[in-house]
Amino acid sequence: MTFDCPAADLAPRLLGATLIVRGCAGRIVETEAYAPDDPASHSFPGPTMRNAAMFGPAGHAYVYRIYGLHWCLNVVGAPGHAVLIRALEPLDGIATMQTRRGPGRPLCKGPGMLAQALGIDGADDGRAFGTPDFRLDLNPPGDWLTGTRIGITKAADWPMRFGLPGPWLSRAF
DNA sequence: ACTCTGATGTACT
DNA sequence: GTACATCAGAGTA
Repeated sequence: MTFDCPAADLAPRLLGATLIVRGCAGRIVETEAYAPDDPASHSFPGPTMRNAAMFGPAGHAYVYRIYGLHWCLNVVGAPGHAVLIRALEPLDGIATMQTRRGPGRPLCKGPGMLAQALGIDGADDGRAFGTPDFRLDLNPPGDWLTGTRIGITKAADWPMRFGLPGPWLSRAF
C-alpha cells in the first residue's frame, strides 16, 4: 500500500494531497514526520493505549488531544510511523469551517485549527482514510521546503518538517 | 512585529 | 507533580 512506509518518506508525499472530511476539504501544505526511533514521537516508548492507532494499519488516522484543548490529526504509515498534518489551504466547505472556527480567525493554519475546522476529534482516532466522508486524494508534489519541527523540545533540530511555499503555512520556513 | 501567559485533559514520572 | 507535536488574547513597541 502507498501509505505503508517510513514517515520521513510519507510526509513530503502528502504535500499537495486533498484531505476531505465530511464535506470540508483542504490541500495539505505542511506536514511533520514522526518515527519510532524519534524521541519526540508518541510511538517512541512503544505501544500504549493512546498511541495504539500509530501501530495499527497504514492509511488510517491517529488523532490525539494536545494540551487538554485541541485535537491533532496524523496519517499512519509503517508501524510506529505517523505524519502530523499541520496546515491546509481551505478548498471546500469554507462556510462550515468559519462557523466552527469563529469569525475572523484563521481556518487551517496549525494542527489544532485544522482539526477544529474539519470537525475532527477523538472519534476519528483509528478511522481508515478512503471513504467519501473521510478520504485523502494524493497528488504528486513538486518541490518542497524542509525545516525543523514546531513545538517540540526533544530532537528539536531534526529536519522533519515539510511544506509547500505559500500563504497557508502555520509559520514561514 | 514580538513575547508572555492562561486555558484545559491526559499520560507520564 | 510535570510535561506536553497548541491557540488566543493581552501586553509591549
